[in-house]
Amino acid sequence: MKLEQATIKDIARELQVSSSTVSRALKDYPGISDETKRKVKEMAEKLNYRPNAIALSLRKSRSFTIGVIIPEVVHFFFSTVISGIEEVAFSRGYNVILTQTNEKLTREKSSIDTMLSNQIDGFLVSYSKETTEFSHFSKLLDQGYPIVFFDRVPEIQNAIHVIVDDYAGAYEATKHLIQQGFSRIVHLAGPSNLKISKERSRGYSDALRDHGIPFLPELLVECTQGTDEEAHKITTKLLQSLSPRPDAFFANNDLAAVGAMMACKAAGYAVPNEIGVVGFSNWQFCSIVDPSLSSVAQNGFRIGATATEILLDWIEKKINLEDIQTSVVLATELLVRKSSVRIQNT
Amino acid sequence: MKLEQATIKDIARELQVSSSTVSRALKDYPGISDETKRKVKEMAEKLNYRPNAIALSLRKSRSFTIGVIIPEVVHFFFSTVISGIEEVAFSRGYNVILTQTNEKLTREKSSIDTMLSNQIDGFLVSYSKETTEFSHFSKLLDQGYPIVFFDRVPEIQNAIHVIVDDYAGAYEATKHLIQQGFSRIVHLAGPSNLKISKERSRGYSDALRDHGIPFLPELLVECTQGTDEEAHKITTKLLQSLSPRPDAFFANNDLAAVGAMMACKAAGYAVPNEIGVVGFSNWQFCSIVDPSLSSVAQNGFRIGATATEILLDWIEKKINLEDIQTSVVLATELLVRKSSVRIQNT
DNA sequence: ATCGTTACCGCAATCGTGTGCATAAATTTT
DNA sequence: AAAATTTATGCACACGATTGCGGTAACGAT
Repeated sequence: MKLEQATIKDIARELQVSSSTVSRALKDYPGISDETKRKVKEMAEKLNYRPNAIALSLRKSRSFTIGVIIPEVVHFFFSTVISGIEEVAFSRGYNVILTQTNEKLTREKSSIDTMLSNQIDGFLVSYSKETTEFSHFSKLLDQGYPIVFFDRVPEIQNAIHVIVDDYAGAYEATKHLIQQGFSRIVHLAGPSNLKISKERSRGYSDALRDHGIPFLPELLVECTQGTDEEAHKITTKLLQSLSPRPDAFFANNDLAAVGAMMACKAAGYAVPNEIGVVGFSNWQFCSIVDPSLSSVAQNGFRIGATATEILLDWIEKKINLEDIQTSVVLATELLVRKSSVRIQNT
Repeated sequence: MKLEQATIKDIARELQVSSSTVSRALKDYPGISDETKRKVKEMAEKLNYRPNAIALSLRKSRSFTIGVIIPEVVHFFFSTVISGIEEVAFSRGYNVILTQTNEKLTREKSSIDTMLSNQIDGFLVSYSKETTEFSHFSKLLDQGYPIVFFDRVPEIQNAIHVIVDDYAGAYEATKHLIQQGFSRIVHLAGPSNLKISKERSRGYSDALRDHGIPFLPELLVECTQGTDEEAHKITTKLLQSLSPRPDAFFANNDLAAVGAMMACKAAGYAVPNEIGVVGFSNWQFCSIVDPSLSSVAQNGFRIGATATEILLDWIEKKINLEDIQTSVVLATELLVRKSSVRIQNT
């Protein structure tokens, strides 16, 4: 069935030379005559020779492959990160092997196992929501295994990670709402066990404080799921129960923001004139919802690309571990669209 | 730095037995005493032994890895497919190595090369828009290399592929619009060199014909980009130039549908009461735009899962090539939301 | 005492490639 | 012409795991 791939030995047999000569000729080693090199290369071409990367991996104990572990692929942010990873890995001659954990810890661990078996050169990880204990990572780090975390990063000593400035992003978003004249601003927060959620909440409350608006606990609501339905329900309830009613929503993610926006519209409020809304992540759909959704952009592509650059530098020992700053924080950018900008009444 | 992984030899040395004995003991071969097996397994545990998949691949010329080649990762449909692929591959003990071509032919070819070097067991491919000639695939197929195509499938003899029933989906969508009382239905078509676009256009025109509505060439407009901006422009122009104006839009993809919808709203028409809109693909945002967008769902997860099942069966020789139907067509489902259902006037 | 049987286990080759060392031939130096 | 050096190539082993074949000891049977 499957046609055998030509090997170095085949070339050697064909040309009546040793396989070591072939190996060296192909790599333009000194000490091989030009004549031989030419012949070898011709024959390699003719037999459609392709070096066996597996054999090479075995020999060098290097696979030129990096493992990516993420919660889920079908997610605008993560797929963007993957794209950045893939781009850099490809350009530097590495393969990417990918697994999604579906937010399961067991899956995370078994993925690590199979990847280790496959002698991958390093990991890029955003861990699952179930992961609360990080010994399976720290064990590897102690062995000197390169791991770069992104987005969701563990609180391990010296764990290298790439994140965005969630605090600043949330601060800017909140400040923007305040400057638009909103003052009873609800924050639909993410699960409080994730560091990113905490940072965003902190940015929210600091912005309030810095602008002389008191922080009210009843305006900070945790959305554990982060779906639009959940946000819709919560928002509807808040609009009824709070008095005076909230006049703006800053959500931990865009889906929740849309849910909140829908709920506001359903309750008869005009967005943005009566209620302002800002999301977080700048998902694709931000510009096509009505009104278009202001959001804090986190450049997933850059996160992936940066994390990969660091990982590969580490793998190739281009950098000393001591010289790496453990935390790379990328800037966020507030993209102001219609959902948060009050239309001037003339 | 990186701690050496324990090998079979390490266990052998520690226990003063040969490595063959260790290998056999670990696999519960007959002819090894229970005592030895116990000791070997204990030592393996103690040394944290992990089989070297690379060495195994070399020995067996099998890598238990499949290669996935897609145009781009950041795309709702494709990321869903990846998810399906990953799920099945994982459950059957295979790794997934991923590359995106960014719609470039050269990238497609070089990805194939590096994957071949890595001795992957088979390919899952959706080819790039630049690819018009398929010899780099057919060459591999001739060598008996397993390749399963999905979504975008080439017209090669005997190429196995998994697609959705674009024709039926488009037919149903058009029929639905007709049944809602729309009759001047515009089709915003995709690039005509892709088979999927052609199929969808065919479904559109056949549905018209079967319901006694004449097919008008001016109502079939090709959107080469498929973006919302492009659709917005085209729609705006059509609304002005055509008389009587179109009363419905069936788009080749959801983004274009949203663009059309926006344009209708901007021109002062009510969706769905004055103008109906239906998209194709059922992207995530369909349910959160306003009004929610009716769309033809193509189950990306199932496409990925099915394609992977077929590929792995093929690889494992569970099926004969002759027994595989070259074309697996999955059903589409029209999801009716608000954008296409006229609200009854009481 | 010899043979046959069984139970355990080791030797050595293999997968494809890379590389230190040895070797032979060709060339230059003395 | 002999010695020294350069040039070109091959041998053998390593990477880690698997496996056909053969070996050895113990035991029982004759």
